[in-house]
Amino acid sequence: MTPAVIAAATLALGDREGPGAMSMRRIAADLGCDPMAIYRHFPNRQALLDAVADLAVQEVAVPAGEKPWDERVRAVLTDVRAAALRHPGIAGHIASRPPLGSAGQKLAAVITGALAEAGLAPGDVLKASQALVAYSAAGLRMAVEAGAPDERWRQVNEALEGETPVVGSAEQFEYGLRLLLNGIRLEAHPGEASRTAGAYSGQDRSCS
Amino acid sequence: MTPAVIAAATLALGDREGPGAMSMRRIAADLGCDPMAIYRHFPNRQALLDAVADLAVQEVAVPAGEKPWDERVRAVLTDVRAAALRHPGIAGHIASRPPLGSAGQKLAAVITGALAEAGLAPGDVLKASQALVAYSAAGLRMAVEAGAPDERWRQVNEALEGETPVVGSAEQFEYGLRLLLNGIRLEAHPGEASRTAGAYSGQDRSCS
DNA sequence: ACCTGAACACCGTTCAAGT
DNA sequence: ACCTGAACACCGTTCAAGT
Repeated sequence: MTPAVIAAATLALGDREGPGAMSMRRIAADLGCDPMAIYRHFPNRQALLDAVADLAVQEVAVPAGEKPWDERVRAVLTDVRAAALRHPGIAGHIASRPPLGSAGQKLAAVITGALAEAGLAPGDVLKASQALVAYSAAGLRMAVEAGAPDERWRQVNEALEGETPVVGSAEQFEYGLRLLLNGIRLEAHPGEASRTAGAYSGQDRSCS
Repeated sequence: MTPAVIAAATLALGDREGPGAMSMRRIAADLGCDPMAIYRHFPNRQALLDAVADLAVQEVAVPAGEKPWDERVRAVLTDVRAAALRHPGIAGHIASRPPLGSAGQKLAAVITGALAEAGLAPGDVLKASQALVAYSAAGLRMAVEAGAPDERWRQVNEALEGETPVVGSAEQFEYGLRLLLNGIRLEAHPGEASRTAGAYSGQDRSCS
């Protein structure tokens, strides 16, 4: 019984039984121990879930440094999203607070490094990176909740148009990400028209 | 005892005692009734909180149609954020799910109308508006949680720089919002350099 | 000193019993 | 038919009692 063993078992339990199984009592039952035994390795439930989240985030590969800065940012954020969605038990927690364990910090450094390389003013790098992280967290949250699709959003979509663009979809997520990256490009090099806009997005939308 | 009375009392209770007071039992005690009495007016706790959220959002004024589209979007989103932060009991719920009661739908229509006016392709209007709403929700969540400041973020800030830009701050929020609006501008009129970038942001950051 | 599990102070919601 | 409150099936965490 080490923190790593507990975290790994909790991740697996969440994969099998979903977020409803992530209670101290259910986790302890799964481990075959008393709920209080967990408190000997983690100060509280939140700390345990942080460790589990970092475990999921460890699956994300650090993109190669030769790639262009925007592709690196896009890769990290879409990969974190995909990794979180592979682990339904912990996805909601990842969406709620940015995972800043060792794996999370490594990825955060990739983003700030890429933004500095993009030509953003030093004082803006952290603000832009937090904007990207915030947007990604919200996009993930929408995807998580789309599992139980929201009646109210359906009504709004219906009121506006027939063809629903699916609220928490990957396409929706990447669209907003491109808006942010375009905005960052403009911030870094005002006046220059963005020649690469959309170059790395999955779909070509120039003829919609 | 009508739904409106219950929602108003719950909003006031949350203003006074914070999110911890927003349980069916505490709300009922505040109203001087049995917890079950509330279920006669709302199907469940979530529906009640949705009504309370809409009450808070009703405080946001619909911006004048003569204003430029980006200023209208900026006004709505910063005003919703401010309204939510004036009501600590319900702010977390507003951050978790976009309020789509009658007041929320009215504001959502302002945003989609503004984006259509901006020149965005019809198919992109809803995607961009969802990106804006998602970002705003995440920014609000960070502000709410910044009330109990996050030790982990403090470490990251410290590791990167000395001068902490405050995670959930209004300045941070507006910066990300400008990135998104700039991205939308570029999406609507590719090739045109954005001459109005930052024109409506609170601070002039051209000489940092 | 270490570990356990009973207990505390809560939840949202159901449902049977009262009026 | 309407309303109440006891009860159900949970929570995270504390803490006293055991080993």
